[in-house]
Amino acid sequence: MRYSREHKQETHDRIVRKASVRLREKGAHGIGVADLMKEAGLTHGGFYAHFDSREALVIEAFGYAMDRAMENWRKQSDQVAPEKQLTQMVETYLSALHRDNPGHGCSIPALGAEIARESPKTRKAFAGKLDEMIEMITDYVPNLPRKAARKQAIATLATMAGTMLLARIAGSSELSDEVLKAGKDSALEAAKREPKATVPKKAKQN
Amino acid sequence: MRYSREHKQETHDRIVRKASVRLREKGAHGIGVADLMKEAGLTHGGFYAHFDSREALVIEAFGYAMDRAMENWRKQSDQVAPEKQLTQMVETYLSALHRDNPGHGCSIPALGAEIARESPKTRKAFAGKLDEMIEMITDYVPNLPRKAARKQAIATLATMAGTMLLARIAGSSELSDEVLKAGKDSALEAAKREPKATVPKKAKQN
DNA sequence: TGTACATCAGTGAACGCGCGTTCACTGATGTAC
DNA sequence: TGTACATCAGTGAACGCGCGTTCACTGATGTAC
Repeated sequence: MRYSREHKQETHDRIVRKASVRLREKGAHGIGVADLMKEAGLTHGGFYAHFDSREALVIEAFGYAMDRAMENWRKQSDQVAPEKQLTQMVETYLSALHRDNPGHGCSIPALGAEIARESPKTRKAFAGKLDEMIEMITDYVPNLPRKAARKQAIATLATMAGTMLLARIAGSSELSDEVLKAGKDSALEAAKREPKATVPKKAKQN
Repeated sequence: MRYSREHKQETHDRIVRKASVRLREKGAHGIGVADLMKEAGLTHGGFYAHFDSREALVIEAFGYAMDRAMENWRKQSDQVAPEKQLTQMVETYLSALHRDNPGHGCSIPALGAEIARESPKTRKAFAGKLDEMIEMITDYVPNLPRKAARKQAIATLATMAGTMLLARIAGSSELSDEVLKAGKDSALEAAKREPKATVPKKAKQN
């Protein structure tokens, strides 16, 4: 072979890595094969030595993006006390830094709507990663049995993703900061509540 | 003129109306000028008698979509008691019906991410409608001074939009129903809470 | 009221362009002897 | 160890296609007389 054994894999990974950033920045249809290859320092012709189609790259790239994002949050949350992990995650997710850097952030507010409209294959791949992410957040919900924790994890993720979406629609204006703050406080407060289970002090709900 | 006085306006409105549905279904870039005109029973050539550009139609269509959605929710919420309006809105928004009919639903989960990436002009038009929507929901938040009500309105909208986004990623699977239920319960519970103000019984929070 | 003309919403062919994809080719390296 | 050959990642021109947009034209209707 022309290049050393691992060379192709490295190139492949580099394309995926760069694409995962640009696709989150520009949208699932916002950037073409030629430009994506240029990002990786290549010409467009070589693309099909690595991927069956553009769609195949999109699937790989957003999967990679979700994995990196999850890894990142894990890193942030694993260094605080267990009962603070969820709030740590909310703080990290709903930051101005995340809002202003979609290319390195969560794929859900950036690509979710577009990918939900893609082929069943693409959508299902996304749905699988979504479930992984829910599971990850579930691990961070303190003091609740699994089922209730998962429910809370879903609600927290929905609030975070929705807040990020609204904040980006608002740009980086006053409204955007207001949205970010309102969403963060709400998610944190919800995280403090204990929906219908365990835990001693002052329960009583409804 | 060739047609009666209101004819052009009627045609214009019909294009906008049909486009607002198809764009929510297929995405801001998911359908072309020719197909949009065909939807309205016309050929593509006449498009520029009505709009300066495709983007101009997108702006009008999503503005129309937001207006109709707000009108719709108002209709639903205005016929229940004031203190139940917010929960009524949450129920309507987070229904399987809404999830499965993006073409007649809220533009935020359907088009938000794409429009946030468009030209500043388009994004700002969207941001304006977003603010209108927040104001509308604020009117439905019971028992709170304006500022706190607005904060809660934003959080509720974020949770609703995020939940809808996740539910659509999940398709119409078991996971999707689970997401819808978790988001709905969370939004309803948050609506029941009274964040740091007024209202008599059992306050006490941090 | 009737007739000639002007208007302009709508038609459909054509445009330029960028896209995803294909393909013949290249040339550095791995492999066979 | 050295040499001839095979491989195949990457190149760049070319393809077909669909898109947004333009334009010369049409013909039903409003308007002027």
